[in-house]
Amino acid sequence: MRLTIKEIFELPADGRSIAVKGWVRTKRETKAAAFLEVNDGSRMGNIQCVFDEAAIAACLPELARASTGASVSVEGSLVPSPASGQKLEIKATALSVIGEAPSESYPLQKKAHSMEFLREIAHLRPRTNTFGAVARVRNRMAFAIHEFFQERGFQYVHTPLITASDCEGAGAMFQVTTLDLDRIAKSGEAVDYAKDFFGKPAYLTVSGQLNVETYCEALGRVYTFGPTFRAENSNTTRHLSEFWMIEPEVAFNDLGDNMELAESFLKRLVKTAIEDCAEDLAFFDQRIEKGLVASLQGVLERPFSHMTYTEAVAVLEKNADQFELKPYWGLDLQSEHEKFLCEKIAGGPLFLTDYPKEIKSFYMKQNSDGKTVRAMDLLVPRFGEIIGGSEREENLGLLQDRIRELGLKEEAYSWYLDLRRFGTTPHSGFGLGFERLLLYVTGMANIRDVIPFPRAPKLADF
RNA sequence: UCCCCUGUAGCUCAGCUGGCAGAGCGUCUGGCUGUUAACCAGAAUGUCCCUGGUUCGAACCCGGGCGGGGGAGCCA
Repeated sequence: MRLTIKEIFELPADGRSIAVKGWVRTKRETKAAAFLEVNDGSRMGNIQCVFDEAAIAACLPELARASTGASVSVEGSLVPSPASGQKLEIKATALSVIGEAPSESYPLQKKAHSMEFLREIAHLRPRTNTFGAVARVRNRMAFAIHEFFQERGFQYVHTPLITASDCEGAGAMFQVTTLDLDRIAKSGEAVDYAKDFFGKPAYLTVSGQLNVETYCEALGRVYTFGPTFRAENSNTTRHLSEFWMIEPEVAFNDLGDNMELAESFLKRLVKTAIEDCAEDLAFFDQRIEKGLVASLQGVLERPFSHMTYTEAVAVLEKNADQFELKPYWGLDLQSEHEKFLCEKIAGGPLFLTDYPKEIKSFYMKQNSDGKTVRAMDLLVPRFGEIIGGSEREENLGLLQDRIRELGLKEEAYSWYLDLRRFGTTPHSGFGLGFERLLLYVTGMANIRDVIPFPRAPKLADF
């Protein structure tokens, strides 16, 4: 198989004959030499193919067709580069254009394009430096997630994407049906879900957590990593309708263990990005978010801060004049509060714990104060909450009470309650939005730019 | 869902009080002894988002629609 540009850069520049295939990023021509920069996606950097006067003469018609975006094959010899900017280059002897990209119609030219414009050409944007780098980092992070858990004896569990229960009683869900909606609408009949595919209403999952807890209570250390769906009408730079989520769940872990796991997990991912995606991160640091690498390095250097919700509210109340919405105990913290706490007070990642039970999910373990639950959110500078988790309520009676208090249907949770009826254990877990991790690691500003084909309200193109 | 901003050349934008449509980048042509966000010179390029209205006259003002962006809420 042919070598990638990444592999070529690991070879000695000893004049060996070499062939490269990829897409033209830019071409510079003078009378005496032409420079064709080719990229094949294997790394950030291009390989420079140099045509001397003889080569220009030999390749003239092809050189003219090799415009930005064209796919090409270049043959030549691998030599040290006399100019700075690259350690080696290809002294080209032959060029063939495989597929033209006419400059009058090819949307990507050798200039900076806005993220908004690139979103409109999602099928071509991976050919840009930025989106190529995002794709490589995304790939490396996905793999690192599995590495981290597998090294620690976690089992990867595949939870269902289609569910007949509204798992957390939270979040609008996408309905899945094979009923003929047009026909039903025209007939005016009531919908009979007994006739639907599953014999009852079914939805796309908003979380694999409740399902993965069942395997946690059997295998001990488990995690999910898969797509998740939210039909919320959210139009922000931090939300997607379809996103990927990582949800570890560990039997016998308390909230402290849970935070330790989350901290070492996040640090490991950041470390891997710094070490294995150095070229891509350098690009993000230079072009997307100044100081990115230094701030990521800072994350590795010290322990994350901790604060209870009650302590946090006290701090916020002292600074109440800085906020649009005045903080008080019981308030679900706003973005402005979360950013203030981790940016101004903690100066880095911050765990907030022990939230009022009213603003958290029913399954979280209740504290003895009767007011708070063993919840934790990890807040990070730049966008606030990146991880949400908790110790789960393992006491059957307390969990049933909570379900009734919230007016949820106990029958719907019978299998979940069985986990507390039979061999219950303390256990804890959390959820990390994969795309939010990528925002954090790449410095990209909009979550729609860290997933290949974003899904959001009124957005399902490509 | 709410609030704000925005739609003009391929892209990013300027366009004053309503009076002949502009710049930078890209593209093209020419020049240049190795360039690398190349450089120098020249050229081409418009449904001013759509629709209705006001006006002698609308890119500009008003109504409606559609698209894009940011913030908030919901959360991961």
